[in-house]
Amino acid sequence: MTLNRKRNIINSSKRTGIKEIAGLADVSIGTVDRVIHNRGQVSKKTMKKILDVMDKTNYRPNFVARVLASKEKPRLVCLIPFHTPENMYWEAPLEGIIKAEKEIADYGVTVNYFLFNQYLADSFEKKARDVLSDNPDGVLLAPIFSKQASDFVKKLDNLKIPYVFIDSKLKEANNLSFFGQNSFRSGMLAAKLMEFSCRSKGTIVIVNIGTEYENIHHARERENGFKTYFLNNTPGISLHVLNISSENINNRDSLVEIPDTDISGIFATSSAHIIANYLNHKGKNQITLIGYDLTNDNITFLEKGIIDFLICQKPREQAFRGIYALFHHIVFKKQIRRNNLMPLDIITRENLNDYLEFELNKEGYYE
Amino acid sequence: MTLNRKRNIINSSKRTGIKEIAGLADVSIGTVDRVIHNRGQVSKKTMKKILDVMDKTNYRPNFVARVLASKEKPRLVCLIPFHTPENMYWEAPLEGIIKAEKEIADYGVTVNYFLFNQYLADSFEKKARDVLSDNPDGVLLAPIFSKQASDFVKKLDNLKIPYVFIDSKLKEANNLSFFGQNSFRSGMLAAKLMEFSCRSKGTIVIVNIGTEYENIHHARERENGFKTYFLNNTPGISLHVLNISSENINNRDSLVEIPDTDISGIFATSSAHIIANYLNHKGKNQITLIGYDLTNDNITFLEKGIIDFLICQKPREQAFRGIYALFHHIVFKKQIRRNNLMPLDIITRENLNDYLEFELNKEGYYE
DNA sequence: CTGAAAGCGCTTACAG
DNA sequence: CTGAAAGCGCTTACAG
Repeated sequence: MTLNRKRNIINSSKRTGIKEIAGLADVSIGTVDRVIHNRGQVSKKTMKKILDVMDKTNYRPNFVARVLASKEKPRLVCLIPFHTPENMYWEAPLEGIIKAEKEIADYGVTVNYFLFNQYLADSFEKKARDVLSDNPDGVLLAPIFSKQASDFVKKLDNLKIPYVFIDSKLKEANNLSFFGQNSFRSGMLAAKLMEFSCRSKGTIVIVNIGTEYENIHHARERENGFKTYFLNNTPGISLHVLNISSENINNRDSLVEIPDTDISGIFATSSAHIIANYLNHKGKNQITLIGYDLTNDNITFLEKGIIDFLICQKPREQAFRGIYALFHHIVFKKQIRRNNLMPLDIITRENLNDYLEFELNKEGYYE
Repeated sequence: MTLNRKRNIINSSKRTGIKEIAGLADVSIGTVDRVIHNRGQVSKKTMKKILDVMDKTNYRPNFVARVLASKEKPRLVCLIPFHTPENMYWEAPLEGIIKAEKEIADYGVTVNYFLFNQYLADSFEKKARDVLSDNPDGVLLAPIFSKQASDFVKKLDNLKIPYVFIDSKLKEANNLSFFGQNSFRSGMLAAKLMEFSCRSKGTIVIVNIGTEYENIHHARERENGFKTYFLNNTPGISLHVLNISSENINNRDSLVEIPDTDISGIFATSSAHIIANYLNHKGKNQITLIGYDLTNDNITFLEKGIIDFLICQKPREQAFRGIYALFHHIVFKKQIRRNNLMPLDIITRENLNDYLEFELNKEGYYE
């Protein structure tokens, strides 16, 4: 709490403030404030006068003073799935939100949590209603159920409540911003890694697990990207697609459809750990396995060398940045970039630790 | 500039402020301020009384008010190499610093730039002297010349000026923080990619270019990591090391030391584009080439498919976070994590665009 | 439509 | 050693 040394005190480059504007325009600061915030109740004439002065002096509001003086305490909400022991994916976004919340608490911003069941559209609908009756100033949501989400954001539009998508987005929406991944391109990336590993021989299997319930869109796009890469590149390799429904995920025999000896690589569009577990039991460690997401299950098999590559979409950061986008928009009136595709990170046993250390750092984003 | 709807106004969860503390301790706010900042001139007795109250009420200072009221305008400086058309690497950290500077300008923080010639220790020494006479509140530096940097930071220690390292660090220093990469592990990662690509056949060449001048430490560590991986893993592959001095980098024949037909992969510990250029001319596109850093030259050959993988250390982010660490430490008195190793990102033709879009975004870090 | 005044939670001289 | 007062650049009632 103590300053170790005298600090530099500069008064020179003083920016023009509301008071200077008022002086130059020969009005009171109250009137200046009215035009800054477009509150009306100002005659056209004085309005113009003030705008001219602001223009000439290149006025920039002091946001620190704004925050301190303002009685407004923006309330944000998030509407995302809750995680379960079976599917931990959504824990990461939640952590990102909590971290952001802590950092912006100093600015009077609070965050409320509305978590729904990712397998039940009804659950989403109910929580969406709860959000509306909570009357928030901004919403972060994962629009997993397109139709229901679409109805919901229309209501937000009417109420002029800004909202940000994470994970996926809706086509026709007026969302402030979107933080997600390019699933198609990630499929191409996986294909490249696979090509390198297999070198034009054998069969490569694309496995979709439980896509009748979850991840439908992402999995499809990943598969498409993967196929497209091989169409353009390596004609020597044969691709097989295997769809395994959620009910059968514990049935290890579902993989045996493909002749054992031929398989040189497997691309799991989700739940790679299930495939890894199978390969591990069968002792097939030489098969290249590429999957998605740094879940604990996946990490275990990555460390064991059963999974070779995991592609990560930074779910923690998606949510963190989503909250910050709302914060910057509402409190600082900053311009927000609409589409934000996270870089596709490739994780291997070798860079896993650096990645976890950095990404999971709970101490705060910058420290 | 206009609010589209009425905002939530909450007065309930009012945090205790300096005024409440003063009331409860039966002193003036001035005295409270003295103990908060340990300015002395307070009797032991009242000091204890105030500390007790702060403890009980769990007092947390309001940093927004602090910034507004304070006359202190922290001045940061950076001491890093300047970039040249021949070596653009250091442009990225500079961009990161500039971006951070813009974001924290609202808090009265300014940044001064002291750029030195990365090949001349004298240049570093001179600029370091300039930094000292500028009397900054915090320093961000790349301690490229160990001895000179060591002398310099000792002076900073004496002056109690906090400093942060980027790119590399000094062993014995009292730096506030460090943002860099794990070069050894990045070498291992490169080796894994190489192993996947070459599948136990042929010769792999490790090429060090111009390491008598620059990057000595990083290049050495990268090489060590690379070799270590192969020691532990694939005995079937033979490794060759090729050191090319800067004078010979335009002499394409320097590569011919290794029999042509044997080479299945090349690992360039720096300046991969030079190797790529050579391979391109010779039409040897089937050789796997792995290098470092997203410089424009490298990117060109990555897009062409001559370079297969680039490992990136996020130089922009290193510098950006370094400045933020100083800012948070000085202005908000936040706890700063000392060692920050950036994740090792693997860039290919497939994920290059997403990466560049995100990383190079000049609009601000979060938007 | 406009202005004067109080206040946001701190810091900073200044007076005693 | 301690307190009272002014001020940071805004916002917010309130009065006219």
